[in-house]
This record gives sequence, structure tokens and C-alpha cells, in this order.
Amino acid sequence: MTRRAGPGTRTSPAGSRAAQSAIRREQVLAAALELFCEHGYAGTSTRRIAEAAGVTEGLIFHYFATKEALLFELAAQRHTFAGQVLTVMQRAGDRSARELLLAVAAGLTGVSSEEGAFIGFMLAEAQVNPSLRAQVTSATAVVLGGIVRTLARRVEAGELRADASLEAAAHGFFGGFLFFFTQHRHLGPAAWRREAAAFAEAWADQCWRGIASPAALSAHSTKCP
Amino acid sequence: MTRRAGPGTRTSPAGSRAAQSAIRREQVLAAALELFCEHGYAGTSTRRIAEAAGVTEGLIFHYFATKEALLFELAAQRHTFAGQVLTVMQRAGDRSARELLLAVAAGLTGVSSEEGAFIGFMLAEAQVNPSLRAQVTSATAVVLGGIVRTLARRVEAGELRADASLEAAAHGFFGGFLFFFTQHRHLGPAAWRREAAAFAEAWADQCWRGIASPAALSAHSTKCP
Amino acid sequence: MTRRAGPGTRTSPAGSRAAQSAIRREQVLAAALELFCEHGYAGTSTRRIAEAAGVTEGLIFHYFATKEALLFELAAQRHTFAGQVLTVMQRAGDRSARELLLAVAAGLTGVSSEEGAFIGFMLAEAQVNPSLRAQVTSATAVVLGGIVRTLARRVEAGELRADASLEAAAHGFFGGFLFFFTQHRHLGPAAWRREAAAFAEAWADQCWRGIASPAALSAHSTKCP
Amino acid sequence: MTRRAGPGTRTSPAGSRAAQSAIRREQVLAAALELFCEHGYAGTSTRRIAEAAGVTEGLIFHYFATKEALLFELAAQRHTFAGQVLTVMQRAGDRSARELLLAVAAGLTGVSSEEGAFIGFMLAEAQVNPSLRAQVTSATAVVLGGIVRTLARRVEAGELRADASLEAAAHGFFGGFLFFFTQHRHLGPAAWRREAAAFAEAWADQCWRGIASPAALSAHSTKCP
DNA sequence: GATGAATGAGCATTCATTCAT
DNA sequence: AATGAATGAATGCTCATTCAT
Repeated sequence: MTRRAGPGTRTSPAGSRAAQSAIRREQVLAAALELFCEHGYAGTSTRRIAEAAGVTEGLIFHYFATKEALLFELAAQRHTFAGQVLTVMQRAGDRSARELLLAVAAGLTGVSSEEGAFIGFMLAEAQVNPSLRAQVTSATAVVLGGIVRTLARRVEAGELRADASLEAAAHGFFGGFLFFFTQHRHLGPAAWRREAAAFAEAWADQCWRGIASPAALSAHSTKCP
Repeated sequence: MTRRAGPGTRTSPAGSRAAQSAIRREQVLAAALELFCEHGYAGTSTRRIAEAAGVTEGLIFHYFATKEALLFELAAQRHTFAGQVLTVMQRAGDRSARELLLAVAAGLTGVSSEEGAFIGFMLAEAQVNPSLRAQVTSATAVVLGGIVRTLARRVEAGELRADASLEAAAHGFFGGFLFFFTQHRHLGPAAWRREAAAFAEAWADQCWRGIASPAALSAHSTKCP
Repeated sequence: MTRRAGPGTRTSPAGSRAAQSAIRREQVLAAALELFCEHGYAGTSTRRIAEAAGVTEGLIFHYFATKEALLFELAAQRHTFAGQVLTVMQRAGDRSARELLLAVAAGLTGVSSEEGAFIGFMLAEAQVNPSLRAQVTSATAVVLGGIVRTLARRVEAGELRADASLEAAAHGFFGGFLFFFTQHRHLGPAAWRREAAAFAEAWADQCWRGIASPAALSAHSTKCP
Repeated sequence: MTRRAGPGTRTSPAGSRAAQSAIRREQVLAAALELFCEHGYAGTSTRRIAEAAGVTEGLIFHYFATKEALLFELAAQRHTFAGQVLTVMQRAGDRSARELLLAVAAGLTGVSSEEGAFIGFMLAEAQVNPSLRAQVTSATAVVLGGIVRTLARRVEAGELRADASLEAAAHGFFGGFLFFFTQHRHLGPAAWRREAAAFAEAWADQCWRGIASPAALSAHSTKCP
């Protein structure tokens, strides 16, 4: 029986007891993240998490009150996807909607396939766990609301049609990415990056065309013949 | 001793033992469907299914070899969503892509929120269950492939741009609906119908504009000022 | 690993499947009773009960929803002690209080030391388990109330003093037996019977003298010089 | 390095580290006492004791080798009840048995309901824990023996009947109080004091009458008509 | 003296599944 | 066809205890 990361095993400089324990905690979270994504929440036992993290089961409950607390901490901690979108939105300034959507899409390309898998997992779990659903729904609302509000400013600028449903656009734009992620989450990193980049650009372009005003459309097509 | 539902077997009246048992079987499937959608596959015990179906637990295993067999049968049996899409596609004839997308969208509106919940469940479960994933992936591929092929014919007809990525379009179009479904699955029937109809129409319109040729676009706008 | 009482092992005439299962259920209860008395409720694991009953742990939960349900069923089922007292009381008729207390005492002598141990266990557990306490308290109230009411009739008959606290008498009479039981529960059957009989008679006599009227006392002493 | 509380050690002021640690130790004992009484020994985790005492779990094991050691120390330390009885007995002198029993009863009235709860707990726990049982049994034997021996002297004085079983009397007298305590341990302090005083007096009186000689009885009744 | 990370055995309970009836 | 007794492995979680710091 191999002892892994037992206390006192490491006298390395970086490792005060407190630091060591923080690392262990993180290892548990990381292991849980990976296993949850692969087998789902209910399909992952705390036993397996402990094994994967090289830790005893009891220690998991030393750090986290319940298995669900582990899930919630993961949900609260990992926001890369929504964060990407919001960051891009906040830096919007007076850029065109087209540039914005492309920027968001490009940002999402940077997201790894693991991140995609995590989003797929969260969305799936949210369907089944009411308190997680609340968390996910509100996060989604923030992102969609952000997109809608930013696009609304571009309607006034004449770039987008006044009669387009921006809610539908935001919903569909986002949903398209989400579906893409869940469908391609099992790709390797290289293939993922390639496919994701291609899809992201084409999809951002189409969504923009879907809501662009005739004037903006023709202006765009003369620039890119 | 294998029981076969051969033609001669059904001379007995409708209330016969055979018919009774078929009904029971169906009740089990229905109960499983509902519980799976609400609590997920792993979150639903065979005991709860039995209770909900008004049947003993043992009987479930008389009808289905394993709990997973129940899941697979559900996956194979209930295809309303994908079926809707395919049916519309097959009847496409020479209708315009715009009409087609709107028809698909309208078809999806007719789908109940329960159906939407079922799709959400299947997609979620597929992330976790490899054999289900295969089934779902191939079903999705058929639907998306059908959309792409049908749209491709309309490129030749000049209605759609030749440089548009139809794969991205199909993916996004479909994904938009899926995301909408998972986000609104907890709505009551009336609200669902209203919201779904509004979204479906707007979304079909936008997706069409995203890939329409300039000629088709201007032709459309002169018709609907 | 010796198979004990497995299904199908017994083709004995008395043993239909239903009867067999009732027996098994009873075995579980009996094992639980014994272990609870020896190690307390919290100190007895369902594992040990299963082993002692020659049954798998799962089966216990097939019969009883929870470990606590086992406890409650035991509490509801085994009432020999209180039952003895009440039966004697109900048959009271117009017997003297002295005869009554002696009859109660004699009845309690018939109670085995196991029964005494069970009472000790219940009283102990009731201190710690609120719902069990409610049950025990109400059972005790019934018994004490019965004693008080029966004695009250003998006050009117002049056998007992009008100024004696019958509540205190009933409480103390009963409590004396209870304490005796808990103190002697580890005796063997023979020694138990001897000690119990001696104590019961002496104690009933003293309690009677404690509340008897002077007239009854002198009448008694002339009869038994 | 063994720390000894030798006389020279205590020259430090009252707030010294040593004093501090003694206080902490006492807090742990107090917390354990209260929790044990409420939830039983097995039903109280060291974690809860630590929380209630405002101390880390580890510290408990710094002071006490095991959880059981905590229990034993409590058993050895708190003897108010038995102490009361013995003190009264030792000061007996040539007082009458009647006065003695009333004094004992009065002494027990002074005992708080917490003390009553503690006795109930100890008696309950003794049924389950052999080494505690030994301790409790011998303590009980001392008290009961003390009562018996004191009463025996009053038999010679003619106050008590020669043919009365003093063992049964002592047992029952004590048991009556014990049962009263366990039945009323959940009363508030005021109600407790009232109820306890009433019961104690009535019970002591009855027990005395149960074993008093005819002469003493009539002498008593002429004094208190 | 005091902390709290860490352990490993144990807990009550749930589960899908089998099988005799 | 249908029951429900029975299994045995697994589950999330708690426990008393140890020990390096």
C-alpha cells in the first residue's frame, strides 16, 4: 500500500502544514471535478473521489460537510465560461455588435474541452438538483441579460434591427455554444481547439446576420466581398 | 419459452391477460420516464419506479432485464422531437429553407414541455453513459445531417449563401432549441406553449437570416415590410 | 460460511414462505431485544443484530424501515410488566388493597429476569429518546393511574388512610420494583426467582403498611401474630 | 516530561497557564456531563463535547486518554446524591429512624434536577458498561448498606419492627426516589423543587410507617393527630 | 498547552438484482 | 404473470483517536 502525500512525508520549503492542507483540499476538489464530469454527481462515490485524490474518505468530510457541499463549491469556484462572456461584455465600449459576438466566440475558443465538459455537467446536474439549478439559472440570467443589454445599445446605433428579438438571439447564441460543447466534450485538446475555433467564428457570424439591420449587412458585405 | 406477439395470438378480447401485462409494462415505462426526467437515472431507484407504477419491484425485472434496459427502451421508443424534425424534413419537397425552418420550429412548439424535459434528460444522461451516448449521438447526427442536407439543396436554389457553414447553422439552430427547452422545462403547459411559440418563430427567423443569400433576404423584406 | 435458515432450505410442513418470513422477522426482533438489553440501543449495530439473528443486514431493513422502528416495535410489543400490573388491577373486584399489592408483587415475580432487563433498558433508553420517552411515560402513567384509582376505592372502604398520598405510594411502590429489577438483572434465573419473590413480598407488605389505616393495621396484626 | 501539581508549583498568580488549563479541563467535564445526561454516552460524540466546551477535539484527548476516561472521571467526581445520603447517615447519632428518613428526603430535595438527571444517566449507563457498573454497584451498596445499618440500630431501640426486611426497605426507599427523579427530570427548577419536596416528605413518611413498630406508630399518631 | 489535519474502522441505510413460490 | 423475501455490495457519513506542528 503506497503512502501518498501523507503528513510529514514532505519537508519541502513551500509546505507549511496549512499550505499542505490547502493543497490537499484542492486535490480533492480537482478529483471530484474530473469524476463528476465523467460519471456524473450521483455516479461518483466519495470513496472514488478519495482514491483519485490520494486521500482517505474521512478527510473529504473534514474539508466538506457533505458531498453536495463539494458540488456547490465547484459550482461557485469555476466560472471561466460565464466569466469569459461577462468580461468581454464589460469591455464592450463602443465596439460593434459584430465585433462583440466574435470576441465572445473567440473567448470561448480559449476555454478548454475540460471546461466545456464541466459546463455540460453543471447543466445536466442542474436539471436534477434544485439548489444547483437556482445557482445555474441565476448565473445564466446574468450572462444572457448582459448580452441582451449590450446588443440593445447597438440597436440604437442602427447596427441591429429594432424588430429583432434580442432575447431569442442571446438565448440561441448561447445555447448553440452549449450544445456544441456537450457534443464535442470528448475530443482531444488539439481537435477541440480546431473545431471550436471554426464553429465559434461561423456561429458568431450567423447570429449577427440574424439580427443585423439591412444597412449594416450591406456595409459589411462591401467590406468583405 | 418465448412469448411472441404473432398475429394469431391476439384473438383474445382486449382485457385478456396478455393485454393486461402489456399495459403494466407500459405503466412501468411511463413511471420510469417521469422519474428519470425529474431526478435523473442514478437518482431514481427501481423501488420508486415500482411504487409510482403501482407494481412490485420484482415485476420490473420480469419485464426488463436490468434497470439500464429500461433506460435504453425509453431512448429507443420516444423520439417525438427528432421524429418531428425528420418528418418535416422528409416532406420538404421544394419548399424554401425559410418555410422549412419555420415548420420545424412550429413542430417543436407542438412538443410538450415533458418532451422537452425528456430530451434534456437524455442529453444529460448521454454525457455519463457511453452506450446511451452512442445512441443519442447517432440520433443527433441523423437529425443534424438531415437538416444540413435539406439546407444544402436550398443553397443550390440560391436561397442560402454558398459560403455559410450549414453544419454550424444546424448545430446552432438545434442547440438553441435544446437550451431553451432545458431552461424552461419547469414551466406549466400554458406558459410553455406561449413562450415556446414566441421563441420558436423568432429563432427560426434569425437562423434563416443568418444563412440566407442577399437576394433572398431582400426578396423577403419586400414581401414583409 | 454456514448458511443459516436460507430460503428453500426448509421444506418442513409448518413453513410456508409467509410463515417462514414471519419467523425470520421474529428472530430479528428477538436478537435485537437481547442485544439492546446487553449493550444498549446506540451500542448495538444493525450488523450485530443481523449476525445474531442469522440474517443479512439488508433483510432487517426489508422488515423494519429504520433501526428505530425496530426499537419502537419492541416497545409496543413487550408489555408483560405493565400488562401484569394492569391485569391484576382489573380483576381487583372488592379485594383488599393489601391483597392487591401482594398480587401485583406476586405477578411481578413471574416476570423473568430478561423481562426485568428489558424494562431497565427501556427506562434507560427513554431518558435519551424523546419519542420513546413519550411512549414509556404514557404507559407508566396508565399503570400508576390504575394503581392510584384502585387504592382510592380502598380509602373509602376504610382500609387506607385518607391523608396518605396515593400518588407518592404508587410512584414509590412501582419505583422500588424498577430499581430492584435494574439492580438484579444480571442474576441467573434461579437466583432471580428467589430474590425477586422475597423482595416482592416484603416490599408489598411495607408499602401497604405505609398507607394503611390504624384500624386495618391492627386488624392485620391480630390475624398474623 | 510529567507535570506535577506539587505545592511549590502554585506560587504563580491565579490566572497562570496552569490555572487556565485546569479551567479548560473543568469546562470539558461540565460539557460532557450535560451532554451525556441529555443524549447518553454513546449518543454524545467527542466532537459535540468539544464544541459545547469551546475547545478543539484534540484537546479533549490531551486531558483524557479516551472518551471513557471522561465518563469514569465524572462517575468518580460527582457524588452529591450518594454523598447527601451518607452525610446524613453519618451524622445520625441517636436520632429516630423517622427523623433520619425525613432528613435524607429533605437532603435529596436540595439536590437539583440536573443532579437527578445525572443519577439517571449513570444508572442507565451502568447497565451497559461493565466497568462503570462495578463502580455504580459498589457506590449503591455503600449507600444502601449505610441505610440498612443505621436502621438496624433503630430496631434495637424498638422504633422499627424486628421482622421487617430492612434490605427491602432501603432498596425500595431509594428506588422510589430514583424513579421519581427519572420521571421528573425534565421539569424546570421551580416546579422540580415543589414536586420534589412534596414527594420526598410523603415518601419518607410512608416508608417509615412500613417498617415502624406498632408502639412507635401509635406514639407518632398521638403526637400528630 | 493547544491545534486541526489525518486516519481507518464502523455506522445505518439504499440499491439493483435473484429466485422460490 | 406476479410476488416479496432475500442478498451482498455499495453509499454517504460519523466516530474516537493519533500526531506533527
